[in-house]
Amino acid sequence: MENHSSEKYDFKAVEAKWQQQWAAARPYRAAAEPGRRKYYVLEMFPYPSGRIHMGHVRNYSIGDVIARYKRMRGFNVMHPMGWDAFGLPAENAALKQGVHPASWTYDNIAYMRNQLQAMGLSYDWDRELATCDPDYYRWEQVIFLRMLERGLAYRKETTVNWCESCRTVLAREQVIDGSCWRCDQPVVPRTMHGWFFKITAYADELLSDLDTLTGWPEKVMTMQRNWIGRSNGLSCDFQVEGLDRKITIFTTRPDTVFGVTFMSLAPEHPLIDELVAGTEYEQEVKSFVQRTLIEKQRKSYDEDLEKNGVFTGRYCINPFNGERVPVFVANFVLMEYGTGAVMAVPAHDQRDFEFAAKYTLPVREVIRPANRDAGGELAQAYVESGVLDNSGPFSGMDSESAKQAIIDHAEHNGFGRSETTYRLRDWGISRQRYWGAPIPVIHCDRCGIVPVPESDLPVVLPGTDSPYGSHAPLHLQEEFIATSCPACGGPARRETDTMDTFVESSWYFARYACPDHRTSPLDLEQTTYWLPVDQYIGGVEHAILHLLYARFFTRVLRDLGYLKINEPFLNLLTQGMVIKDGAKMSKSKGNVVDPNDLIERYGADTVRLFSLFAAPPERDLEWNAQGVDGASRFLNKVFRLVLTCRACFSGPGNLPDPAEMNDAGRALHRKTHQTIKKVTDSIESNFHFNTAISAVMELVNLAAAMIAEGKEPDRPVVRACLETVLLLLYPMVPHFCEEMWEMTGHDRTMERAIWPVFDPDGAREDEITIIVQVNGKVRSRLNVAAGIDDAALEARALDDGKIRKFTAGRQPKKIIVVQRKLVNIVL
RNA sequence: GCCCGGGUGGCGGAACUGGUAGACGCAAGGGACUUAAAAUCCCUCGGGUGUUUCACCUGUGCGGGUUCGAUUCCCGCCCCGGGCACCA
Repeated sequence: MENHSSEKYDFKAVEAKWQQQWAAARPYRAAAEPGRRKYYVLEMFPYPSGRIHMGHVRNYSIGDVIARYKRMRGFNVMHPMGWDAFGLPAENAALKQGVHPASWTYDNIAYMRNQLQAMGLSYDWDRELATCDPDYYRWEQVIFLRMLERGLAYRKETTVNWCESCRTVLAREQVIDGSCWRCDQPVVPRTMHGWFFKITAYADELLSDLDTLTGWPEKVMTMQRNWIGRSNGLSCDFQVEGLDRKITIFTTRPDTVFGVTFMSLAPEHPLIDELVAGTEYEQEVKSFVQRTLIEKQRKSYDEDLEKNGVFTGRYCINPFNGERVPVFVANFVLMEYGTGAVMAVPAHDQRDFEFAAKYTLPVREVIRPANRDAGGELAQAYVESGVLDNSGPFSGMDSESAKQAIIDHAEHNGFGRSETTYRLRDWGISRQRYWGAPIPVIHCDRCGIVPVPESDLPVVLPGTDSPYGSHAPLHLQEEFIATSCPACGGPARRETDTMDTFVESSWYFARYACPDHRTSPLDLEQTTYWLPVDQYIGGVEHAILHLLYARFFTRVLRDLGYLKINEPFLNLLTQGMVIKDGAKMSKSKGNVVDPNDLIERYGADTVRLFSLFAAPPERDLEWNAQGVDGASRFLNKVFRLVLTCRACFSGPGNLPDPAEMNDAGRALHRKTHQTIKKVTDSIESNFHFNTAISAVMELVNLAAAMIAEGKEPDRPVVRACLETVLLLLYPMVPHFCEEMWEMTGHDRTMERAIWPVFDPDGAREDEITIIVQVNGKVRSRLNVAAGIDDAALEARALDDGKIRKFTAGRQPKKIIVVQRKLVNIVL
């Protein structure tokens, strides 16, 4: 065999060659084939910010391995790619660099598409879409109109989260610690009109169907559960004394209703004015409300506000015991949750307890810990459940049964009802910006809000046809605004809000199934074949926002008749961040690694290999420049091994029966099949490519060592071993494997190659190592025939010289034999 | 405060269902080849002790427990990361 120790694999020429071939032949185009198993693998599509970063490299490498692997397993794989192309950075770049958001975006897309192609990713580029394309967002406008018809889209005036620096409204989930999720500037409340999607109509389903998502990380489901925040309880009316008004409260603790000693209203509560109008309390209450509202705006999100309140001069009646309790306005009561009014039970709620202490209000205990009698004075609220006391007919019941009994009682008497509330609120989608999908409605003074007729869609963003077109926010573009009313023909004004960009990403995965469909948003035949996404891959930072919106949209599209599925993503893989020197890569920290430089220096295969090898996908990946050298070394090692063993590929290919193989051949054959099993299991169970790669490395190390030591395993075994290596590595380093495959005389490319088949007989060891313990400590090892029986094994262990030293003639109390593993002698 | 993750060599990480802790890779040290370098190959590599081709002790955040045997299971803590945070 020749010496190839100094030859190097020419990644540059090889990668260019195969990429050209893929671009010309488009082997990764997918077409629905009814009756054939499909597999839809999708990575979260990128925002075209300019260039790809290491997070993308990692995300797409993982997705590509899965796509190629599933193809080798015989699936009809769809693996599309596109662009989440609307958004504020385009507008900011436009202002800064004087280019139009559209041309900035499309330039970036062109550049980044090249970068992705240079990574050798097996996308079906025929399905590529960009959400800023009118051919995409026109269908979004259609969906919007359908939602409007069904009351799933509506307009209202509310207090919204306003980001002054982005000059737009944010949804609640887009406010992180009181700041904008995008620009990190503080968010302020502001009252204005806006469009909403009625996600709360699906709250129940979104919550309960989480249980069907067996392929999702528990962590993500917990986050969604908390975000939806369903609570069951009692909604109950308290009559206001001396006024024909009721205050409705919501509580999850109806069992404490006999402990109510006062009532708290949110400062925004609509009844306050009426309660105090014309009374001596009016002045004080109104100024309190005003001060509190201002304070609330100023308050930073992490600080705990001191509890404050003011008496309204009014009392209301607890319908359960007829007691009159004073009504307060309190700064800690939220208008946004429940009814904006809470019954205060200081003995069993810590906030009420603190409030009562401050204003010396009575505290009445009505819940006793199950195993304890009444104690002394409470130092803090007792919030656990227990046994009811001082609760009229309910005294003596335990909390759980009392809750139901009290709800029943309220329902029977007509002053209360069982109710479920949610923390989740409707999704505010209005953005007061330019670079987004226009909301397709018209405001007419006579007719009100009129939908744009479907035949007039798309409502196209103005100014995109020229690099000099205006990209001012739409409310500043008079030419766009002025129109006529589709209903009465009179002069009217277009809606100037654009949609939140999360709307586009809420349904793009479905559009990939039919990107050219021209008569409706989705082609039912195609979506029924391809959806749901079998494997979705992306960063955990989208655990709530994007993934919840997409689940909501899927249900809306289902109810509109466009889809037949409930859940969009069957399996979800949330990959960790790429970090360097212990911190997330960022320009400000100066620790960014540019994928371009790496691909230039090492080639795409090496970069892919290292990003898969350095950590399992769900964990953060510490970028290590020297580790990349290691990945490169490994590929070169395989390259040299293949060169050295080239002759094996020209001889006969049929494997002899293992009994006919020489010792080295049998050992290599065994290791080959053990590796097939290890790699297959690693991919199938949890996509742990790091252990898959290390298994292949072990096999390569063994083969190389055998060759170097002149052991000459049977040639067909060497050939099968190397072919296996190439097949196992192909999903991770496709250019390299294709080249080696061709070099070793295969006339068909690997695109249709079949994943190696594991042979348990071939993998079976005929001699195994058994450890021998004395009192649980390893004292010796035995090489024995794999089929040895327990008695013989025990005898061999006791007879072992090292073991005899420890037993020293003593009679063992007990001997434990574990098949194929160990013997433990207990003295 | 509450709810999830996670803590293993100098580093990234392995370890099936309770059964050899540290696979694989990186770094480091030593050596071979070479005029030299690169490339490549070989050896050592958790800590400690000793009579040092070998043997023993110790070791998976800390303290207990269950077990013949615990990185793995149970109880109680500590630290790190993430999410939520007056949600009645």
